[in-house]
Amino acid sequence: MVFDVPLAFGTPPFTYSGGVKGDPAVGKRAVCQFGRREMVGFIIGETDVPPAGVPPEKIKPIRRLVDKEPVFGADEIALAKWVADFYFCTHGEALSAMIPSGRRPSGFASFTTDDLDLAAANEHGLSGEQQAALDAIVPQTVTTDGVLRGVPAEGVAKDAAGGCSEGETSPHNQYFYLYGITGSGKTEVFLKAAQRILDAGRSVIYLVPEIALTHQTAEAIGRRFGPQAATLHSAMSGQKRLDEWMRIKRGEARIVVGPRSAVFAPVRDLGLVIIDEEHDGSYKSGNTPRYHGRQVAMHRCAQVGAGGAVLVMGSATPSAEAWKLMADGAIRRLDLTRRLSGGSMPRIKPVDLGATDGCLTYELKQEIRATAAAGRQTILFLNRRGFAYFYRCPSCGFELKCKHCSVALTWHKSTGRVVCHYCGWQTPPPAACPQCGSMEAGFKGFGTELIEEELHRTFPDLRVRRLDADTASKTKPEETMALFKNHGIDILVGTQMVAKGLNFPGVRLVGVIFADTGLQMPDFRAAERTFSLIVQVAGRAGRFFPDGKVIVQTLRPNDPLIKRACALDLEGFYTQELEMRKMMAFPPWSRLIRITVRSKEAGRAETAIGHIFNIASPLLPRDADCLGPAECPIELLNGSHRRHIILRGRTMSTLHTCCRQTLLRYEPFHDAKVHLEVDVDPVNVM
DNA sequence: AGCACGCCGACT
DNA sequence: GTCGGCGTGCTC
Repeated sequence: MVFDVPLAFGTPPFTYSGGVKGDPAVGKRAVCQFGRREMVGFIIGETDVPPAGVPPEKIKPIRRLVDKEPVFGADEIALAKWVADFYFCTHGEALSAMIPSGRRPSGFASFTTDDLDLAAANEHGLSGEQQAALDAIVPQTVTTDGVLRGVPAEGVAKDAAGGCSEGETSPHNQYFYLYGITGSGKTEVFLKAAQRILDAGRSVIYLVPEIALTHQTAEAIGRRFGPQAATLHSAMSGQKRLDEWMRIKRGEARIVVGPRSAVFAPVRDLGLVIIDEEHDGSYKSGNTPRYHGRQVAMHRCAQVGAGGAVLVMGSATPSAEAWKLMADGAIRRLDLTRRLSGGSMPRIKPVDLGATDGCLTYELKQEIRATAAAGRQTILFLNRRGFAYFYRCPSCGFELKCKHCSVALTWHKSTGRVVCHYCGWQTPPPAACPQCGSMEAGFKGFGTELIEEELHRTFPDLRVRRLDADTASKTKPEETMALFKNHGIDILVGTQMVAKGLNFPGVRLVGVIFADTGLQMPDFRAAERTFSLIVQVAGRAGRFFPDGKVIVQTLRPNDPLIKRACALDLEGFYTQELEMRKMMAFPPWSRLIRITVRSKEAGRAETAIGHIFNIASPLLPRDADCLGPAECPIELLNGSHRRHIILRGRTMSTLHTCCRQTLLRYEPFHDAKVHLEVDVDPVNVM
C-alpha cells in the first residue's frame, strides 16, 4: 500500500491486513489509518507474509475500500513506479497524479479552439504531402480478408542516447515528427492516423497543450470518433473524469484526448501517441511529480510489446531537443510545407523600438490605420501584464521589488496597486523614491494596460479591447473572442491568451509589441522561446487571406535571432542555437537535474545547498559537472529563500545514480526547516 | 507532508 | 506552577 505523501527516499510500501467487506484487490484505493491520520492509499500488491522488520501487531487493518473495481491495472502501477524512480518522487505521489481523483482542481479557463481545422479539413481529402506522411506513420495494408488495416510503420531503429528518449529506445520504437507551418493540416493527419490505429483494434492517446483543450475541441473529436472517444479535461469534475477513466480502463473508449496527464490514460493495447504542438511548455509538469509528457510518452511506447507503439509529434517550431533527434535520425521527420487554405505566410517586419516615444512605432500605427481602413482587424501581442514595470530611481538606482520575492513589481493603474506577479503581494505606489526622495523615480516599460490606453488615445475612433488574465476575471474570454470574431472589436490587445484568436479570418495585422521580453530572462532557453513565439504568431496571421502582415517591435532589430525569426529561417535558427548550446554544453547536448532548497531563513538554505553540493561533487561521473551552488534567479519566492545546484551530464543514467546517492547521503544532514526539491530535465530554472 | 510527543520560557 | 514555542521522529 502506498500513499500520496512525500516520504523519505527509499521508504518501502506499507502493509495492511485485509478482512474488510469486499475484495481488497490490487489496483483499488482503500481508506486506512496511516500514522495519526486517516488517508486513502493505493493497493499495489499482495502478500501472505508480513514484511521483515515489522512487528505483526503494528499491522493495521484496511478500514474500507473506495472502489468496487480496480482503478489501476498492473501496467499503470508499473508506469507510476517508473515515474517515481525517474522523477524522484513517491510511488504514491505518482499514482495520485495519474488518477483523476477530483483533487487538485486546476480549473482552467480556455476559450477558443481550432475546430475550424477539424471541421474544414474533414471536407477535403488529404494533400499529397499529408497522404505521404500518413502512410509513413501508419501504412495501410489489405489483410487476407480484404479489410483495410492500419499497421504501425517500420520505424527507425536508431539509438537516441543523449537525447530526450534515452533509455526508451528499442528496435521497435517508432518516432515521427510532423514538421509544418500552421495551417498545413497536421491535425487532419493526426486524426486519420488515429482512425487507422483504431481500425486495427488498438488505442490512441492524443495530447494537446493545456490551453488548447476546450469543451469544443473535446466535442469536435467526440463527434468525429463517437462514443469510443474519451476526454480527460482538467476543468471536468472529479467524478466525470473518473467515469471517463473507467470507460478507458474497461476498453469502451479507445481514443483519449487531453493535456499532459492524459499520457497516463489506462488504455489497452496502445498503438499510437500523438503530441500536438510538441514545443509547448505545458507538457512539463510544474509540480510533483515533475514529469514531461513527451518523456512519459516515449517510455510508454517503448513498453508496448509486439510491434511497439508509434509516437508522432507535431509543431511548426520543434523544441531544440526534438530538432536534434531529427537531425540524428532518431526521430523521422515528415514535412508539411504547404498551407491548405492557399494563404501564404505573411510578411514579417522587424521594427526598431529604440527611438520611439511610447510603445507604438510609427510603422505599427500606420499599419493599424491601413488595416482599419480596409475593414479588417488587428491583434497586438505582449507577453506581459499590467501597466508598467521596473520602478527605478535614476539618481540613486533604487528599484522597487517585492517584499517576498526578488522580482520587480508591476504597477496596475486601473486598481492603483503595485503587484508582485509571483506571490501576489501588493503595495501602494510610492510618491517619490523611498530611498533618496527623488521625484525623478518612476515606472519604466509597459504592459497591456499601457498599450490599451495609448491605443485609445491614438485611435479614439477604433474599438479597442484588452484580453489577459486580469480582464479574464471580469469578462469571459469567450465573450471577448466571440465579439472579436463578429467584428465588434477593431484592435485586440493581449497576452499569450490571444494567440488562439489569430485564426480568425478578419485579422490582417498582428503586432508583437516587444519581442525582447523573453530574451531578458536568465534562462538558456530564452532564445528558443522568443523565436518560437514570433514564428507561431506569424504562422497564425493572414491564414485565410494573402495580405496578412506581422510587425515585430524590438530594441534589437539587427539581432540574428530576431532577423531569422522574421525571415522564418527555421533551419538557420536551429543550426545556430544548437551550436550555441553545444558550446555551452546545455541540452540537448547534455541532460540536467536541478536540486533546489528553500527556507524562510536564508542561512539554512545556504548551508543546506552547501552540504548537497559537497556530497554531490565527488559523486559526479567523469562526463558530468555541477553548476552552482547559486541563488535561484528568483531568490525570494513566497517568503522563502532559494538556492540551487544544477547537475549536468552527458547521459541521464549516470546523473541519475549520482543524484540518488546524493539524496541518500544528505538524509542525515537534513534540516526540517529546509524544503528540498528535485527537477529532472528542468524546463524552468527560475 | 502532517501530526504528536517532548522539553525550555513568560503568563493567569 | 501551567500554556505554548517549535525541534525531532514516525507513519505498516
